[in-house]
Amino acid sequence: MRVKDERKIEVIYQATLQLTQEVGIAGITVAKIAKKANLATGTVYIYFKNKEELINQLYLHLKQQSTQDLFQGVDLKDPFKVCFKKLWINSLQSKITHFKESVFMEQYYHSPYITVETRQMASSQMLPFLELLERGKKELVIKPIDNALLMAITYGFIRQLSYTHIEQKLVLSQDIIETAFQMNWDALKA
Amino acid sequence: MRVKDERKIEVIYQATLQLTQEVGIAGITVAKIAKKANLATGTVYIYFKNKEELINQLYLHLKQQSTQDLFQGVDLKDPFKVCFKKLWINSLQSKITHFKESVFMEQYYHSPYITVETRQMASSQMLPFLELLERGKKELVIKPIDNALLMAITYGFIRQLSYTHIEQKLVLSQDIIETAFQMNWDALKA
Amino acid sequence: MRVKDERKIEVIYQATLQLTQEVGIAGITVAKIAKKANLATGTVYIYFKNKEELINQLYLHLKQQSTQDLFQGVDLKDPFKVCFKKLWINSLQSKITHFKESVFMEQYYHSPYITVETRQMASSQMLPFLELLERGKKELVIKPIDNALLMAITYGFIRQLSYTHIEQKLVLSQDIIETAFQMNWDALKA
Amino acid sequence: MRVKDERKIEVIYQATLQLTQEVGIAGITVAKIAKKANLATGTVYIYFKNKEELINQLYLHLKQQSTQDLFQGVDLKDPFKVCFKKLWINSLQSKITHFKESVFMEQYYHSPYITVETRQMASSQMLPFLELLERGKKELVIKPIDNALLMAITYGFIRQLSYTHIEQKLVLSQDIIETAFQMNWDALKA
DNA sequence: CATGAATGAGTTTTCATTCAT
DNA sequence: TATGAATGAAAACTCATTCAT
Repeated sequence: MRVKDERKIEVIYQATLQLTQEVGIAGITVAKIAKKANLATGTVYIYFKNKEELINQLYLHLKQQSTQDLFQGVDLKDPFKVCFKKLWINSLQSKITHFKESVFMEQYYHSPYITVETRQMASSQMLPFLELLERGKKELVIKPIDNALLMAITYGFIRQLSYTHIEQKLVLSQDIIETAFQMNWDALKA
Repeated sequence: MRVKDERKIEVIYQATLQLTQEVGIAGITVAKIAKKANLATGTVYIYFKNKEELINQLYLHLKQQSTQDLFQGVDLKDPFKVCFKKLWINSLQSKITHFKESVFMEQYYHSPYITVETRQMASSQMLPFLELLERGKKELVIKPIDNALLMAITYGFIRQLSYTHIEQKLVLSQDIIETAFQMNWDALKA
Repeated sequence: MRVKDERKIEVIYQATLQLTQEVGIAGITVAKIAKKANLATGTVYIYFKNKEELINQLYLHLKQQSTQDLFQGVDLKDPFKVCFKKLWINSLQSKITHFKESVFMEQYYHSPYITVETRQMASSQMLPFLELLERGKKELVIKPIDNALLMAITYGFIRQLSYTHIEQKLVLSQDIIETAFQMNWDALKA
Repeated sequence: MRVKDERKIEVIYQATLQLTQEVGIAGITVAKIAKKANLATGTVYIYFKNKEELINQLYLHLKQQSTQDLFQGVDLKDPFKVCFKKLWINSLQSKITHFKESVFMEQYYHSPYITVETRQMASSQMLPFLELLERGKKELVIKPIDNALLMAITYGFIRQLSYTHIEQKLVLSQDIIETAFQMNWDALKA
């Protein structure tokens, strides 16, 4: 696997994501990926040792990307609510503009491809966010309850919002986003 | 002759669910299902025309079951909050006691097996719940906003709670459940 | 395999013949035979050790039957042409009234079921007919040529006539049969 | 890359024909075909969508071939008997040199693979021959009887001759062929 | 005997992976 | 590198045969 044409990797990734959204991880085959990527099957194997590696590589790539998206423009020195809102909006934004990617990551999470390492890695990326929540509790702006609960309502809401938006059951205008955030905040605030 | 044992269908369903939780819909094979169900592969084909039908039947079965669970013991003549809380608890309870089932239903939703009909059927089952939300708005107890938002935070939270509980990141004691419901209510209340 | 109900054997035979005509020997399965015979699959195995034996048994049965049909009412002391014509008509009659049977026997002949013994047995049943031809040659009524040729035109014609009749491309009225026989006779006569 | 070798189709066809002669259409499996063709099973599926299609394609291919053989070197402006004899000899020749093919076509005709379309196609290919017979009747050289009868004795004889020859019950020398044709002619001539 | 559910070997078909070009 | 034909192991599915009732 020599990396000559970086763009081909991207093309393969995109094809895999697209396909996953269409037929689920259960439905993807290397042949289909290659076809959608306008490549020969063999070419995929120049860039990835095998299907498993392609899937794992893609997951890692996406996870990094999404974590980066999440903390984009966030200054942890800002007041808690400012930080939190920024993260909240980033997360929603990211989940929507990279919906295919989100779907893939979720499916990966319940597929035969996931390994113990990936699972741990994934949860470790939430650490900065958890620390922020601790600070919020210390500053008495949010309810003094288990992070797991705070995370659950927040992440669960954002995730669901992105699906609702994609399935066109709701258009996420600036107003609606504000309202949504307010709901989330009402749930958390002390 | 051996009488056709309808319990076998249940055994096959359970094996499929178990397997889906372990390796995802992507990882299940008829051979594995049969093995886990302590049956010969051929036997599966006595009860289901093919793998696709097995998966679809199972989804339909689970969806019905879960809708039934949801409205169990709910009296729509009760005050709004009583109804809502009952539904909320039922939903969480059901998602946890039937976690395998929930995972399967989600995976099915993004698999090559889903059809347009199933998709429609699934969303139609939410209707009574949507009507309840309308009533809540009319009675001025919840925020006068789009049902999609109200649903998103509620369903998203419950879903996430069940995962958090299953992954043992949180034990859902009676107290915690009360706290969680309060959070959800804070998000919705007028 | 105890033979209790002789009629069941006949029912199984008929089902097999019918099925062979419909889908060919390649298409028959024990389940299909049983279904057409209005029996359970297992019942077939009470009367026949296995599928192979059923097929072979049936062939033997039919071959005997058809040989009997062929020589029905033939008196070898009659003049050659009388004998020959009687045999000719018998053969055609038999092939038509037992068309399913004929199809089966032909298919059997080119199937994985046939054995060396059956093959020999089949050709040995033609002996009396061959002897008659020899007599015809001795009496100078037919051409003094190889029996194989005489048989080929005669059997080939009769076989083809039966197909033509069954496929409704020709109605074998008494007149037509006379004409046909005359053609055959013209081919053979000295 | 390896270039798609259209000769492989021919190899697969030959293997299928050989196999059909050995065990009948009922006995062929894709694995056996592949083995005889010195290919992996999967390779067969590169050239044919499935077993059924392979069988049907082969039939179509053979039917075309045999029709071509039949009319090879025939000039319909020649006198009737010249034309007819040429066709007769072509047909016999073709049936013998392509005996495997003939056996396959017959078996196909009584197999689960045949479709209404193929059946119609097959009978339509006989049209030119039927027209010739009409001409023969108009020219008063053959008996003024139903084409079906004329066809039956002719085709039936040729078919049977080929079997007799293949089963080594008769060597078709030039002399014998002449004699045989004469028999056929005696049957038809006015 | 009769039944048809159950079995598992065998068949068809798919698909990850290799390899000749 | 890039290709896609070729491979064969594994998956889906069928069916002859057995067996509990």
